[in-house]
This record gives sequence, structure tokens and C-alpha cells, in this order.
Amino acid sequence: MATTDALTVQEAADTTGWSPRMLRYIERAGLVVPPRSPSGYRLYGAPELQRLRTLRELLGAHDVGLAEIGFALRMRTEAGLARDVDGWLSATATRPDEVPADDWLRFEQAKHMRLLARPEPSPTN
Amino acid sequence: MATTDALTVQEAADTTGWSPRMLRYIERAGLVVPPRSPSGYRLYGAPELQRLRTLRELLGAHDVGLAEIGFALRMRTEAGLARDVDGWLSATATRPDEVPADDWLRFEQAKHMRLLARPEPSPTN
DNA sequence: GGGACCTTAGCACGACCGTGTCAAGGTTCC
DNA sequence: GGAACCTTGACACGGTCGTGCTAAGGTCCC
Repeated sequence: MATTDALTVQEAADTTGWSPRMLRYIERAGLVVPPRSPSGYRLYGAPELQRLRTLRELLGAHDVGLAEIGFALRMRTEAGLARDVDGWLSATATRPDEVPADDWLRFEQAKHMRLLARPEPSPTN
Repeated sequence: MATTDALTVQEAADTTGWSPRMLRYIERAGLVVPPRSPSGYRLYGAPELQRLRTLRELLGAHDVGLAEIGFALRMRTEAGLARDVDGWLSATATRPDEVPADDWLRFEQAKHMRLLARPEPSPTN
């Protein structure tokens, strides 16, 4: 009855494209936490494998890292955090009595700088 | 009348507790972007000052950094990102047919490891 | 009982975060 | 016209992220 479909780290790594090291790291981040065998071996089942593959797609599709997804997870598990962050972002982003679509433009520009900087691929390094 | 209440970086720094350097950094992150004088000077008005103070509280209250707030901002400005991330987090987080409140506990434990690691304040450093 | 797996812990390393500081040049204003 | 601001740009440095690798030890299974 198909209870045999639990892969070990190495096997899971092979079928998902992640390295065993990364699988453990991802677990640490709380993103994909497989159950364990009585002796402590990680047991990757179909759900985990699926999740690992979609995670891979997610990171590839957008410019995000594991830490960011981890933060998103925190946002939906720590109610206070979400409330405060969302509150801050909502409040006064641009004052309603001072937005002549000119400041707004400048704001857009600034925020479009891929998170922080990346002003020019300057050959400094 | 009262249009004179635009502070310069240094003044804003003094009244908000941030350093001028940080004010520029925060602007770069798109979190607080003050308007500019014709000659390019940053003009911090009451709204910006308020925002800077609350930002400070926000960072102090929870264990988050500017990058994380910046990411939250991206989540609410880049629709595709939010959709995908939220989708991933919602999907299969723990399979509905496999959650005997035992795995759940283990899951809780994992996620409670403050984002990544911090396993023990081991006196390594 | 021995080889092939697994576990955790640690070092290493480049890239970025959060900060400070310094340099070179423009503004303000007396 | 000079002092005291401002601007951007850069170097620096400890900290974390993402990743690999190695070491010391348990487990599986033939």
C-alpha cells in the first residue's frame, strides 16, 4: 500500500535537484520539514517532494531567497508581526494631502530599485 | 505658514535617532523617501519624521531588519510575487490527511527556531 | 561485522545587510 | 568668498545567507 514511498535525504536530493545540505538548511528555515524515522532519519514523502519542487520554481521565478520565504512564513504565523508590518506599510506611505503624482513617481522609482541598490553593475569586484 | 517645517538630513537624524547614513539607506530601500528641494536636498517633513520613528519602533519590537520590511513592501507592490509566495505557503503546508497533531508539534518546533538557527547561545564567539 | 547510508557540528567562502567614515564636489547664507 | 551644510560614491567591517565539504559518530542491512 504505497507506504514505502519515503525517500532518504540523498534520494530526495536526487529527485528534487536540491543538495542534501540544502534540504537540511530548508528544514532549518522551517519551509519543508519532513517527518523522521524512529532513529532520526528524514523521510521525504510525496508531499514534501512536491513542496521542494515548487519551492525551487518559486525561487527561480522571482528574485527571492529562502530567508525571504521564511520571513513570509513568520508573517503568517506571528500575528503581531504581520499586524505591525502591514500597519506600518499602510500608514502614510505617501500623505494623501501631498501627492501631486510627481512625488509619487519619484517614490515608484525608488522602490523599483530592486529592493536595495543595484545602481549599476559597476566592475568594482 | 508652517511650510518651514522641512528638516535636513542631519536635523531629521537628530530628531529621529537614525544617522544621516541610515536615512539615506532607508530611502534606498524605498521605505521612507522624502521629497527633495530644487537643488537636491532631502526635505523631511512631519509625515516622514513620524514614519521614521514608527519604523524604529517596528524594528525594535520584532526581530526584523530593513531588508525584511523592504521585502514586505515588495510583497504588496508586486502582485505576482505575493500570489506565488502566499500560494506556496498555503499549499500543503501540512497535508490535511496527515496531521495527527504530532507532526504539527514538530512543525511548530521547527518554525519556532527563530527563522534560521539560533539553536543555543553557544559561546562559540 | 562491515560497508553504505544517515545524523549533527564545524570550517570556508563569496555575496549581501547594516553601519561608520572619508573624499570630492555643489548649496546656502552670512 | 568662506564656513557649514548638503550630495553621491567608495572602502571597511562584522554579521548573516546560501552552499560545499569534512569529521565523528549512529543505523541499516546483508
